[in-house]
Amino acid sequence: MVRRKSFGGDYCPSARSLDVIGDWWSLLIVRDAFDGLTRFGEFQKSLGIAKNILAQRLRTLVERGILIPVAPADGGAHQEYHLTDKGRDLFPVMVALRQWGERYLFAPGEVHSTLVDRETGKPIRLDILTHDGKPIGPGRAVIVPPSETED
Amino acid sequence: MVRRKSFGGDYCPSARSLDVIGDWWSLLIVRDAFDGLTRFGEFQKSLGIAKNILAQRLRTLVERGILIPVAPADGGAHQEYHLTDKGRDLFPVMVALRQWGERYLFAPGEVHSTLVDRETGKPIRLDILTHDGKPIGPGRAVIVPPSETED
DNA sequence: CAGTTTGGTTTTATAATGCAACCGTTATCA
DNA sequence: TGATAACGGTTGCATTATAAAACCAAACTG
Repeated sequence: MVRRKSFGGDYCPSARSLDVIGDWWSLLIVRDAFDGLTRFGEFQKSLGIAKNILAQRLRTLVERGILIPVAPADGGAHQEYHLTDKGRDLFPVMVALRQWGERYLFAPGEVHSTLVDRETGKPIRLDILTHDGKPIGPGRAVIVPPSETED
Repeated sequence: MVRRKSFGGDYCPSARSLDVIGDWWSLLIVRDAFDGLTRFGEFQKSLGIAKNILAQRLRTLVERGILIPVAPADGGAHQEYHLTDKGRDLFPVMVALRQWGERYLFAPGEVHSTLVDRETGKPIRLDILTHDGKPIGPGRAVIVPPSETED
């Protein structure tokens, strides 16, 4: 492929995010990590990913501060991979992907896993809000280039 | 690569979503479409993508119902690519990616584009809420398999 | 009507992926 | 305790996806 393009230098945060976690496997590994998986073999079995690819992905996810390798609590010798805060903060991305998928990628009546509030058992929502908390539609959002924001 | 794995049959909505828009370019094309770009050349210039790849991605995005080819309003002969409702509903995904990127992928003080409310000019938020609208942290969410939900 | 822009397709190279085989270390168990 | 299986990878190879560039037809421009 003569080296895949990188968006690391782009001024758009979405582009940089995709540069970091935008490949086929990384977000699924993160999803499984949210689901409580920690070990190489668990990820491998859950995803059906080739082991060399998994090893490489885990390595880069660790490099990028999304996972952290830790020694297991039970004193075992194997390695565990845990989400960092940075990794946990990918949660909204996962929820957004999930909601879109639920809506458009499943036949009516087809079953799928669901994300629920642990305490009430009710489904979770993801809302786009104005700065003062009012719901907002996509039409009202505008991307403004950095020159106009002076962040 | 001996054919990339597909998650189209997975019961997890996130996985299916990634199967549809999880490649390197699709979401960036969608981002540009949100930004008002409609023509082949506009996408090509904005993204710096190879033209063959762009053509292929536009084709699959159309196939998958995220973009729709329309004749331009000014009667020109060229093709325009517009977001469908399905495509517009990817908005939360983009916002989520953007917020994560803003937080973790920019140096303090480094400028980036911003997503603002067109009417007030203030930044937009994305919140995870319980079913009755209370903010919630990632820790309280649980993924439950389809067998337990009977959706 | 000649030249340029637009919107692609084709060709070619190289890198990313998947698969299977292999290997050292760690649990399991008779 | 010794054998054996499972775990956590690494290595090599076949194949595909991607990028870059050349090419090309149709539409626009002067």
